[in-house]
Amino acid sequence: MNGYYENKDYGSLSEKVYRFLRDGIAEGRYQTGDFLVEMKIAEELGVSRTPVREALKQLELEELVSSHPNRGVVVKGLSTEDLQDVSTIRHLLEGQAAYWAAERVTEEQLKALKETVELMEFYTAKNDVAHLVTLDTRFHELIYEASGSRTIRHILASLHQNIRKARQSSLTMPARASNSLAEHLSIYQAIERHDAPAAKEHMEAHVAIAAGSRPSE
Amino acid sequence: MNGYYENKDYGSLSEKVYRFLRDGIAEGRYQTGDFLVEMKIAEELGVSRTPVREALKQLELEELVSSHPNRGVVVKGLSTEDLQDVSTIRHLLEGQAAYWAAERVTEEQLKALKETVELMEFYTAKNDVAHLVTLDTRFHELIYEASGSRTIRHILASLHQNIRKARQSSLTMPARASNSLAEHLSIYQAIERHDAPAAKEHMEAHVAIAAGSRPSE
DNA sequence: CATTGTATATTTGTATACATACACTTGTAT
DNA sequence: ATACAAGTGTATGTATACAAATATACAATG
Repeated sequence: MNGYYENKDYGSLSEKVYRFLRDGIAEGRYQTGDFLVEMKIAEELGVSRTPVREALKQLELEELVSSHPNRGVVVKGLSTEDLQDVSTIRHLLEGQAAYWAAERVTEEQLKALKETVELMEFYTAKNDVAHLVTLDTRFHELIYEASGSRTIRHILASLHQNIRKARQSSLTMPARASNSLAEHLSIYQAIERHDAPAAKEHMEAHVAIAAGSRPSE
Repeated sequence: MNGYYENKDYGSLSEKVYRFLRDGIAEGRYQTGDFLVEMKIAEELGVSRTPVREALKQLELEELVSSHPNRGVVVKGLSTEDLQDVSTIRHLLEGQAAYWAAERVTEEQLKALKETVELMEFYTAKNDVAHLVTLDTRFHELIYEASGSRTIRHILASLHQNIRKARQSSLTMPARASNSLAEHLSIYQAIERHDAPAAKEHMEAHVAIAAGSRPSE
């Protein structure tokens, strides 16, 4: 564990604006093709244009928006092919992350994973999709963390933004939720017994299924 | 081909500053641990702090530097493990990119690839490493392009910055250069006959070898 | 002599003012 | 009526001024 703050300045205005916009896109408040106008956002949030610019830059580098020189920033739509590609890439990378996680996971991280899965059990029983989405995100991020690879964590966290919408709708189906729980459990158990190949396999299956069950776009 | 400019504003000051810093890091002019001070860079290049900030933000998101809140931006060192991880990730992704490229490549792209390989032949004979590095970059980028996946292109282009140093030193060895040529040729030929699995295999071997031949760090 | 507190200097974080480029509209001429 | 051109408005690109935060040096106190 590094002593310092890594690089995320969670307290800064830029960061707040970034999260506001990112969540807005994921939740559909900003739709594909919408123009994100610096001044409007700045006024809406009561800040200046500067932190808004930083946030937009970050979104641009995550491919959530695309910037047209001197014209503005528009919310980027992910085509069906794009989503397919993202799926394939996640398949590869999440599998590798699970593999590494099984090899490198610490006791603390295992405990956190276990807790997350247990909470998932609870909310699956209650059919509480909102909480499940949050937990799903946490589960995957814990694995990125446990993989010990800054690079893979960075890439997947970034891709993750692209697929939040898809994941949300996929978990919305009740049947999917309970299957998903079983899959998470398998992944967790493989990591717990440090079985890297199994962790990879289960994760790949999990990602593939989640992608396949995506509703028509 | 999209009609508009994608998102890179090549003419803007921010972009120029970005490239200046990125190349400086790759070429070793900025060393690991160096602080990149906005004002100094701004003065050095005769611009204001604003475009410098944008450039630093971009570098940060590419994990080439890390930003410490209210303290500054330091050039990030890639540990041996980091480089190993990057290697593995490239292995996975470049393989996939080659696979897709074999399926989706256009005539134009094939022609560009062929030209690049032929130039590589020429400069390998002349032992001109500087040109070979450029061509190697172009070759890989053409494949990203041919893969038709914006996402994979984006990720790999970003990773590419991380490994420019490594690639440069790996190509410096004369023996490596001619082997590398043969590998590129195999990849090209597989793509030309639209043999996706072969393209993937050759690319994976190529990446693995290039990584393995890295000199001690 | 070590440790802690304070002041200062340096640097980032944010706001704002100005410049520039593009799009759209309006007016005029054919 | 339509086409083209010029002007205007809007939004980004850039510069600069100011605020906040942190490290460092120095002094005071135990």
